Amino acid sequence: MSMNVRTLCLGVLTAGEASGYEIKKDIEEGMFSHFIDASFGSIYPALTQLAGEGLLTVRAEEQTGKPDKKVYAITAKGRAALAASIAVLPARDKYKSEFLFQMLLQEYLTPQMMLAAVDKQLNDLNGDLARIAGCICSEQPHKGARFVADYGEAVLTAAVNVLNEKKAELLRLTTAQAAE
Amino acid sequence: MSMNVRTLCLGVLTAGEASGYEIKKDIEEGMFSHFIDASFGSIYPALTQLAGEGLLTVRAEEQTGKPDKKVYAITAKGRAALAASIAVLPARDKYKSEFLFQMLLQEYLTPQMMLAAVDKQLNDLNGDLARIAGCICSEQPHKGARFVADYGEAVLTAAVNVLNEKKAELLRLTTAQAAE
DNA sequence: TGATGCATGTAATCCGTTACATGATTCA
DNA sequence: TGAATCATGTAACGGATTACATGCATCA
Repeated sequence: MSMNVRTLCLGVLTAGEASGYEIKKDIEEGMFSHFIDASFGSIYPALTQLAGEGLLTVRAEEQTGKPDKKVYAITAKGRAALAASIAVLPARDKYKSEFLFQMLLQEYLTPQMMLAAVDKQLNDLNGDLARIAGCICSEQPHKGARFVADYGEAVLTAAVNVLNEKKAELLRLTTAQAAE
Repeated sequence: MSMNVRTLCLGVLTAGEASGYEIKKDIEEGMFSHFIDASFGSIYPALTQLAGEGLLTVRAEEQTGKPDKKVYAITAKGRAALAASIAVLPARDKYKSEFLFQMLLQEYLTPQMMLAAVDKQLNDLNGDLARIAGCICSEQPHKGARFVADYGEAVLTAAVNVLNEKKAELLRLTTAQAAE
């Protein structure tokens, strides 16, 4: 499966028609957010392309007080293409973490910087958790939303728990060091 | 912090001198493996560049029965550059998962494909866990190895647990459906 | 004899991000 | 008045992957 922006757009549009702008918001705030990224620079060209291939339909919607928008909807052909795209064993998850890189090389970091990094990570994780909780409350058109939410919640919660332990340990060490 | 291949190479080399080939192996099999990726096509040019800037030293090592190798070691200047690189709040973790994408869109997947995907994921996760366990047993030059290993283990274990639950649920449903 | 591991490197290509361009409306 | 939200799009640029090129040793 080539999980590129094309496939992503098709996937988002299975939940209902949307404009490029709304798709971006969906990716940032919705269920997709914690395992995918995409910018306008890739979404808009992808939509134009998909519509040209008949996988999407376009409709211009005039709005008062706001710019017009192009509302895209997935076609039968588009659904078929999506199904074909995901009918393959998924590629291995890709996880990139500057945070863990820093933690591994903590001898090159001051205790303050390390603490700041841990706090930031904790903040990010809690933000993700809140987002998932929010998604699951709102109407979810996807059958798999429960699956993804449970998976995400479990993983993020585990991360928060270890981090809190590590942070406490760190604080004990640094205060002990400061008392010397 | 720009966690590019340059910084990554510097980081790996703090554990001791190594050739490009060995760095790649380290990234694949060592502590770095579960939160970073890099290919030869990016490692070799990066090493040449870093050596040119005086952040690394090179030494050609002749080997019998094997091709010669270029052994790189980090310099004081290199350590300083590394420290400078990581002396910034880390960027948000990036996580891409075709697996979760498929699970979210499970209505476009057959139960068999879904089960296959779950099994593959479970396999990948268990592989990662085994790798972490292996790393921690072998001599670890990094202070932060414990931190990273604990974090990784917690997260991966949580993922395995949810997945096993989900899989059991899935099997119940599919066998019930088959019995109809 | 054919795959796999060791070992290095380059060029083509891809896929995406960032920055730029444009413009109205609303809220502080 | 300045920032933020809504809205679409393009062009430049970057960073890495993939594929290719080379070659010897070992193991099945």
